[in-house]
Amino acid sequence: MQPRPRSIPEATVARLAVYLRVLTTLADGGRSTVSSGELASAAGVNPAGLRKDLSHLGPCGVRGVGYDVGALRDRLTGVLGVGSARACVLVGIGNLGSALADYAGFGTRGFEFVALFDASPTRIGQRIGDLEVRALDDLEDVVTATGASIGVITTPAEVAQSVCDRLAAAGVRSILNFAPVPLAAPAGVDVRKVDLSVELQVLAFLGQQRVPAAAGTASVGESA
Amino acid sequence: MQPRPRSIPEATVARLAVYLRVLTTLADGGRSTVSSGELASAAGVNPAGLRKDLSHLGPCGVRGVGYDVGALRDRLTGVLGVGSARACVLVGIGNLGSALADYAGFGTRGFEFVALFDASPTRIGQRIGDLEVRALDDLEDVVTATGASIGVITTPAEVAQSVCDRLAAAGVRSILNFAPVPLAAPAGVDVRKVDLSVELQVLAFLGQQRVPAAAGTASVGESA
DNA sequence: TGTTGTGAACGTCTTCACAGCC
DNA sequence: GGCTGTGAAGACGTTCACAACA
Repeated sequence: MQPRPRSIPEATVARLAVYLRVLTTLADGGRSTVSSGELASAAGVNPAGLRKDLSHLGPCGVRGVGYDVGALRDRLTGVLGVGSARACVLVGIGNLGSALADYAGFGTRGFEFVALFDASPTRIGQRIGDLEVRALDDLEDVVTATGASIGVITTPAEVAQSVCDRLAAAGVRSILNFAPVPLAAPAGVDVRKVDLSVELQVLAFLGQQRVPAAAGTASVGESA
Repeated sequence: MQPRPRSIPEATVARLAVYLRVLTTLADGGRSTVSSGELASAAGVNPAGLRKDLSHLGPCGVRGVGYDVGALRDRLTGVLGVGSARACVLVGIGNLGSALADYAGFGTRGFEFVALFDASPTRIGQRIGDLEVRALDDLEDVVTATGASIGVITTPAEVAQSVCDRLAAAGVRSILNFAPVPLAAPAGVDVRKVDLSVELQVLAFLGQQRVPAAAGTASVGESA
């Protein structure tokens, strides 16, 4: 039993995933130990923040020495649940959906797409990687049959809420939404949003905000 | 030496972009005014938070009435700089890069891809939308010629830092990085990261964290 | 000595409650 | 009366400084 399965902050979970990626690389390179400073540098974060993040898992390092690369990797793998592959379904096989279906980064991290759906007859039947695009009508049956717990929505905005409702009703617990609309889901279903246009707009705004300052005082900042 | 030149919090900027999207839809529907409550509901945020966000732009509503849809839309358009189209270049034309190059959401929001680059001879010369994929060697020349200020990186992780260096040296001020590595950039260059595997992992973790609680007390929460 | 783990200070974002104005 | 604008309070996340320990 864990002493405290107390909730790990969301921001910390995101960084743990990054640490895991770095540790995997280090382990593949034959490295056996790392210090928080080196690991933090490779992950692009503050060393003290990294140690605080890891402290949520209980002690995992050796004072005066550092962290055991393999042990810490395994610990993070367990906590993040990367060990057991989780079944995902993807709805909306446009350009972005196709790209995600093929994205190598998912398969190696405990996720497996088990079905792709689209409403358009021209898309249905297409093969992407190992999978064939299925009709949206089959969504409920397939989710039930595969026990998929994660859904990814890359449909046009107009139908995203409807797809979300159907996924939730079929038993999906977590939804990653790429459609540019806020989705409402029943309690017990998590929705996470990725809005690519917003990312670009924020970036552009921050950039333009810096330009006027360049005339007088040079702002010496850091980026990571 | 302004005590506060005009620093709008980053989180606020991200939401302003969402408000703008909702307002555009409302305006297209012929709507003339909205209350903060209704606008917040459509954007998936708290009404008080929305008012505070807008307060960074100075007064933009009428007490007792609400906000003028068209006027607020134009105000946000100006602040976010959507009016003047900004030139972007995209490096790495794999599945994700191709999808982004074709993504309709960007063109309508003040961004225009002016060039696509890839290192692979099989990709060079391909047409995506109106653009032809160019050799990575041309990057500096094209950035200079077009005055592009924004770069998007969708290359493999191994070459992302090198591409970042070249973009920065060529004059790009803002970089959106989809490669799963933290990038170091010189002062004055903003880097923003989108990590799709991390998004999925966070989502999956939050979902699995909720499962044990489902046995006893049902957690009644909201998702947006 | 060198590095982890952590309490405390700091800054940021969010939420609340209400004053101010139409 | 209704709704905006905003100071104050609270929650959250980050950073610092140092004690604990191999």
